[in-house]
Amino acid sequence: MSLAELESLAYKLCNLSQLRQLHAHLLVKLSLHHHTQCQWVSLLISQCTRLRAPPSYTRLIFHSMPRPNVHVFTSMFKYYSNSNFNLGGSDQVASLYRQMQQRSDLTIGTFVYPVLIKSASSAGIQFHAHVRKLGLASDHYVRNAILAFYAKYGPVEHARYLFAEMHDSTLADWNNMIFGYWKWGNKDDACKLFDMMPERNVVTWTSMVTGCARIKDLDNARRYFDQTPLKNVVSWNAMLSAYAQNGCPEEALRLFDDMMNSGDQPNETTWAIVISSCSSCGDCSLADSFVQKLNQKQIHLSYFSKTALLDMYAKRGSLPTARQIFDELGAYRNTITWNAMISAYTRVGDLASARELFDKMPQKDVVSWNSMISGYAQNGQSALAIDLFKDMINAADGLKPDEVTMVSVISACGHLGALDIGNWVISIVRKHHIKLSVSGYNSLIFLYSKCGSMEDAKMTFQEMKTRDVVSYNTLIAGFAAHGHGMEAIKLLLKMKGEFIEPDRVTYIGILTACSHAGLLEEGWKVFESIKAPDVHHYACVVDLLGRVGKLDEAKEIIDGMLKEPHAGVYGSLLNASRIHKRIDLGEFAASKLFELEPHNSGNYILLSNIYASAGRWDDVVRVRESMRKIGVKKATGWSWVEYKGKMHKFIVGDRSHERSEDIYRLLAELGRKMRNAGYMADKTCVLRDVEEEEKEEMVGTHSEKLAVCFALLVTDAEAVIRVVKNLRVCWDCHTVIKMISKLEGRKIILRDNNRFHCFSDGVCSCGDYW
DNA sequence: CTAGGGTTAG
Repeated sequence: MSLAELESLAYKLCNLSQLRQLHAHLLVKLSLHHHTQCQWVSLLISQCTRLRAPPSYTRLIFHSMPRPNVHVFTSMFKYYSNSNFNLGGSDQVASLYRQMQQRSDLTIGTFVYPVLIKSASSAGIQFHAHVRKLGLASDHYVRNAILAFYAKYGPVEHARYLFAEMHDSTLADWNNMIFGYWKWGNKDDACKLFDMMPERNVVTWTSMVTGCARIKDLDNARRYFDQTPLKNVVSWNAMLSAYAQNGCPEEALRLFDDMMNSGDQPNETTWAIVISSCSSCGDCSLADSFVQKLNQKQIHLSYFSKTALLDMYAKRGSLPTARQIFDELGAYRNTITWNAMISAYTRVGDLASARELFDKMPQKDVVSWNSMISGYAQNGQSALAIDLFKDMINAADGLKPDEVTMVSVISACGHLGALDIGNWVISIVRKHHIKLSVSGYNSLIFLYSKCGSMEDAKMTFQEMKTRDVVSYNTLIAGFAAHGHGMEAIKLLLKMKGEFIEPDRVTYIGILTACSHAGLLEEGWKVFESIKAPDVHHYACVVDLLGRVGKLDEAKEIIDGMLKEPHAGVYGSLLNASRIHKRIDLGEFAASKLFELEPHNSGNYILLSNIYASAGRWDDVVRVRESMRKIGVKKATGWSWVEYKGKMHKFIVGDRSHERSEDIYRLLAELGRKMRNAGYMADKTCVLRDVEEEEKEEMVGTHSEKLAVCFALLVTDAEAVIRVVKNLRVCWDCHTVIKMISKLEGRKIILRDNNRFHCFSDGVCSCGDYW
């Protein structure tokens, strides 16, 4: 068989098993001339590149040659530079080059260097000095490869010097310069160069399209695309991805239709973009019809677009299908495939399966860590998210966290109220010079707000050059939790002044802030200005009216609602009924709530508290009885404090904490002190013994007392005690902590799931709350 | 022989 015959045969192969057959067939005949053998093996390796064969197989072919010539080496370099597998590329390329150098029978021609430079540069290996020493730097192709290296990996200034020195630059050099300027955010120079170019080709135009897309300038991207003479599939793909990556998947799909009518044939890249656009549109049927069409036309998707397909099934919740694709990919899986599967699991909350894959995967990149960390963070496992982040920092593979990591970890710290850990995380942001974007700053605002440092939250907000609606919403929610109503309203005015449109979350924050601050009129005005209030806004306004005692007005609002009220609305009314001792409305709200959420213990407790405050003890017993009958268990309350970078969690009845003995001793001592000081004004306001609480089935009620006692034991007198509780703080505990703050002269900040309580000298900042 | 497009995480 001649080489030409073999070539035409090889390029007809369309999958790996056909390649294997050909390989086996050739092995039989490998008794030929060494030169012919080399030609054959090079051909096979370039087929590996084309068919994206896994590295193990490609290396097998390479090693089947005893003394490969320069062409065989070169095809291996090409394989490495075109492959998307995680190959540990640097080691491979470097060792191949070393092997070549050691072979005295080889003459390394100049043509090897451009491809060598390209394949090594993705691993950060520079050949600039080396090829200069060899006297090759003046070769057009070598020179271009070096220019491309600096354009891609920076510093782009080096590319600029090289380019300026050239007196015979080629179109490829110009194109690389344009690419480099866009890549490093230098729009002006890119455009300047484009305008003065002696000639342009489709590559030039496509670079401009992609450059504009990078800065989200879709109009100009489209303009360059439309002006492109002689478009090809890459031009179309560039424009498609411009839409897809800037949140316009519908537009991408529209353009895809144009493409189908244009006569240009889509390729793998096109399918990947289109499939991912379908999944971001959330249009399952569209995606299904695509898959069907592909099957009809017998188009074989490569591992690359199969990852997009996997993700699409995962996003619509078809996890078994996604997993099937993942399993079928076998040796074709790369890091991105693994990452996609991991986030598929975290999305549905299956953290165990996600973690199993995470631990098993052969190579992790930043996205792998980020997927797992954010998976924990978004499924309420903040502590695990932080632990995994620590593992990431200490891991041997030396991966640097990026902004995405930081956003997840910082917000996890916020959820926990872990300010010390949060500050440590911020120090890492500085150490690695991680540039924060709007969402990075938003996460900082969230952290500070959740940790009670409103000054820092405000300062961060003011430092931001651009803010989005989330920035405002986060700070507003912070003010709301602290009861700073006017500050929240000022922010609403400010955001309107900056032409940022408030959304439903904004209004929930504002109404909550007004309600906590007792700003009835202001809140009511805001509520009336909401164009289409939803149930949450109604719940807020019922709370607003209810807290100031306008319960009948609140009831009227409920009766006038167009939509069916949800539990939150009645919950607000029930809580207000408790504050203002309105048994009639309390019973009404409770009856609705018992229908809507029969297993929410909070409603029963609130109702029984209403009866208790009216001295109707028979009814208290009746409510407790019905709880027992229905099988409603009081939700477990827990509290935690941060101490020396660790979270210390407390649940009443659990004595596993190492300082438990001391904590309970201090608790008893404080109880005695209070009784002696005569703080027994109310009989519900007793610092009860734990055993007694357990008997009364009050387990979990006062975990915050344990946390406060622990902090009293371990911190010095000046330190502010910060405690977080997962549920709402109950009334007698609130009173007790007020007393502790007076007796011990300590400042205590208690955050519950509703708001902040800042205790100092026997007074709480939310004085109007109870 | 170069140069432009692709899947995953907040």
